[in-house]
Amino acid sequence: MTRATTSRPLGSTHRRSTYRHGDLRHALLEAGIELARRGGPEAVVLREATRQAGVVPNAAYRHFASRQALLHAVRAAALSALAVAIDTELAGVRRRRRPADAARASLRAVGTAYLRFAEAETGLFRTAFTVPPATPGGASPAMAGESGLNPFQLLGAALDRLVDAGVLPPERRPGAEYLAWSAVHGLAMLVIEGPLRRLASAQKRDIGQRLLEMVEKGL
Amino acid sequence: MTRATTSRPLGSTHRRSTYRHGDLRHALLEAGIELARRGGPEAVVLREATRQAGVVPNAAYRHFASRQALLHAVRAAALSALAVAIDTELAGVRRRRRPADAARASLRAVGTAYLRFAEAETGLFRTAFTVPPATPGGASPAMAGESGLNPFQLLGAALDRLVDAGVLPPERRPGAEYLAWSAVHGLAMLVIEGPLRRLASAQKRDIGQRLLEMVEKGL
DNA sequence: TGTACATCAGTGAACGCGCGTTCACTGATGTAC
DNA sequence: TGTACATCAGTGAACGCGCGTTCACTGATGTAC
Repeated sequence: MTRATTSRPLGSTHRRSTYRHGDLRHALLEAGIELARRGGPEAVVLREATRQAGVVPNAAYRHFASRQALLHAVRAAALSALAVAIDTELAGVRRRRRPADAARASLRAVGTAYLRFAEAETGLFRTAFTVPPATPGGASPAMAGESGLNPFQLLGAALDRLVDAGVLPPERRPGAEYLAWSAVHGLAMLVIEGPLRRLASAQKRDIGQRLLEMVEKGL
Repeated sequence: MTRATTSRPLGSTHRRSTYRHGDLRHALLEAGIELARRGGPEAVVLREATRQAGVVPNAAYRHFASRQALLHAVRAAALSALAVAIDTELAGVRRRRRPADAARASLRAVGTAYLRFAEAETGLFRTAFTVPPATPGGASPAMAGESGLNPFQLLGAALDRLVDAGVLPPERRPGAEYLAWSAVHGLAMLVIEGPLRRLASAQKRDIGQRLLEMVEKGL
């Protein structure tokens, strides 16, 4: 994808010396992601992305059919970033002797990573989970992380381990993603842009852990 | 508040015969609420509100200092509507013999009303819980329903009953609002504008009930 | 009871803004001969 | 190895849009005498 015919930093605001950009699509996507990072989905503005890429506004249309198309690509990248964050957290879980403990640790890791990502990358998080009104174009596949699984699938895998370890009764397994996800997602929302936003971050972590406990017990 | 010096329907799009409007503030607020109802917070547009009130755009500034001020008023109304919905649900809970059952029913009523409101009044729900970026002006008091309590306080009261009935250990009480709220709020978000939005509404209700069970057990 | 006057709600016109998007173009690149 | 040419990425200029907001105004109302 990266052509790198010149040594010029791609995606920067610096003036080009060449007429061709080289990798404008990539630069626009990168700029869009940066805009989403600070400011969320509504900050993903076509003209601003082209400005940051050092290119005239309509140049974007060689690579994206519309602002919506760019936003879609940014959303996919945001979901992918979340998946990577969860992957990383899972990889860092230390080994346990008992499978039940290991399974519980996995589920907890998924939740923890989700909450941490929501707080550290609020803009991307909001972008990942904001759906355009009227939902045109149909469902887009949620993008995966290093493991090849998307956030939802990673959660599902953790729940499967819980069943395998005998912690979660199999008859409770179907739909359990929705319950766990709801709890964690709700806390994330309340913490990043809701009434819990003013809490000290230690307090937020604390509530996060209690919430995960509740899910574990309540499932 | 309602002057009603004429028989003209207030807040309608119909042409006025009088120079004075009569109750423009009220009409603008009503229009703003209607805009929020369909379309959420970003649909609360000053010019559109004045249009619906049958008045020139800048007339709004006699009653609201800015678009933000109108949006604030609309948000307060949305929160109040949610509180009323919860109040109503609580009032409809049928009597139980055992206090423990009564307390559990209360908590469940709060959650059910919350979820139902989120689905039936998506626009208002989103408006109630969307906070303007950078949060200017400080915290606004969450508006109350008929009982004089806001949604958060209603939840707190239900949890208190749970403690009084001996269902919830007192040491688990502090912060329990956050946990319960997170779970229900998260499901609401996933259902109204998230990945669960395409589920059949029976299925949504089902998951809602299972979620409330999880909260009850997990708290 | 009638008249002068202050008040202030709503008018009319206009502003600057940044946005997404379209059009006809230009000039660098890669390919065919 | 050199030249003609097609391709198509990025340019330049412009559009219409609806928005929030400001200004000086006008005319209905309520109040003081």
